[in-house]
Amino acid sequence: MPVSEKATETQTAYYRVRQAILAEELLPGQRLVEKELAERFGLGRAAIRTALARLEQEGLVKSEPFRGATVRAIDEAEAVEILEARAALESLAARYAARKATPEQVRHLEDILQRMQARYEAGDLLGMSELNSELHQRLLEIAGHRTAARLIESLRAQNVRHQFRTILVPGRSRRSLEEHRRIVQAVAAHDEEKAAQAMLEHLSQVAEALRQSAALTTPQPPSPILEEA
Amino acid sequence: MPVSEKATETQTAYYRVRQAILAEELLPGQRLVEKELAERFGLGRAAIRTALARLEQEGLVKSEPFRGATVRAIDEAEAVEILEARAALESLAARYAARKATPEQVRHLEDILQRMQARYEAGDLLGMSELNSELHQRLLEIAGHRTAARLIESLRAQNVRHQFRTILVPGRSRRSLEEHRRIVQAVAAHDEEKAAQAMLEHLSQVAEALRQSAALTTPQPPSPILEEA
DNA sequence: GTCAACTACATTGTCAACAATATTGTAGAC
DNA sequence: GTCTACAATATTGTTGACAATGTAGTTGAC
Repeated sequence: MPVSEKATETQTAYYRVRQAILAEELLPGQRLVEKELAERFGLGRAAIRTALARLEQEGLVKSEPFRGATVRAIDEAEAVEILEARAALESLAARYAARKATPEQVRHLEDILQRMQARYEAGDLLGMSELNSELHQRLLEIAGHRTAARLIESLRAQNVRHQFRTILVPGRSRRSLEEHRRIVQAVAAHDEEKAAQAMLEHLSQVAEALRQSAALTTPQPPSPILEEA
Repeated sequence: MPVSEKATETQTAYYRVRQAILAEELLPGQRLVEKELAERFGLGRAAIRTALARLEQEGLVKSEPFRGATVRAIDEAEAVEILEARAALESLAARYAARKATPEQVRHLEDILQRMQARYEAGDLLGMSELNSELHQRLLEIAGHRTAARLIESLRAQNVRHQFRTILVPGRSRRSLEEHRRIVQAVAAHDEEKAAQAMLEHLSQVAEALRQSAALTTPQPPSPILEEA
């Protein structure tokens, strides 16, 4: 039963292109010409092709018949929508995490929280952001709700570009730390309702910060070039 | 600017295969051999291939390298997970619907509800189920939350096979009618919190009915043939 | 100069052949 | 009889060529 180990070209194409989009090497609105990508990654056009189909289904790429694919551009309004959907699903996951967390897992969460506090006191916003992601990721693992996890991961990927804006809002990091503390406390106490509520509150605050950030940085220069169907 | 009107083969392949899965012409666990599907639908293998890739990303198909694709089998536990995720998202959508519904839209909802009542009194469970779907669909349109709508549609498709089980649970149709009435009333009153709560309650009840139904109809014959990674 | 029709080009969509892998069947050793 | 090694087959993965479509540029009429 020689089960295949090495990845097929299509798979690597999917991960490479996806990674390039998430790393912002490929920017929103940018055309994704199959031949170019194939040469860039040293893969066949067919592999790139199916990778683009998958990425379109995932919401990272937009494609029109005979006109090619582009990195999907997500405006502020949609970013808020995505955050709201994430909030609903992560709230569910937090409820599960509160139900199922073992003492060891709780200790791990508290450890992350402590490191977050340290980064905050050091004024290291980027480090905080990383621990933020780690905390959310860990909560998903504890929850063990694979359906929710899959959807959340997809939503997170779509919003990666907007994620960093929020940490710059004045006073946001302090409140963020406090919100995460409430989540962890609720999970540690196995208080499902409180955990769900705390997570909902947290991500609603992030959405609010995003709205503020967008209002500040973007005085709405209406770009009629990129259309959204 | 002759913009393409007729669908490309890949698109039709996607819709045809998807439809066949949803109509249960292709059953869970069944192998999806590219050549067979191509002949069945009169399409090229390439079109089928990318369609399968999209369907895998959507969660309707499971595929392993060099071993082919199958219709993904969803067991009872996962069906409950999917319903929980749907509940979280539709609750969000109901909140939006309550915020944005116009008087005309409210009248339309109430009309559907009345027809549901009529079907209930006539003992027409299938007719009720259709109106059920229509009501949920209409709420999504009123909400205008495209991100949530996309995810919900995907989840609904995955659960289509389990959907019909619940309506057979004794007394379920009566309670379902009542739950829907509460939702519509909250939306009509523009009470966002109440609408969200009512929708959450409703789908939680559906999940509960599903658990009961599964416990009754399936005395757990452990089938070690189909594995879930 | 502006517009329409036409041509040339770039890119995507489709097809058929070939390579790589898994699965099944067969023969032989013990 | 059972197991292993090997051959045969079926299916998927990949490649290259060709067709279909959209886009840009060019020419000509007015």
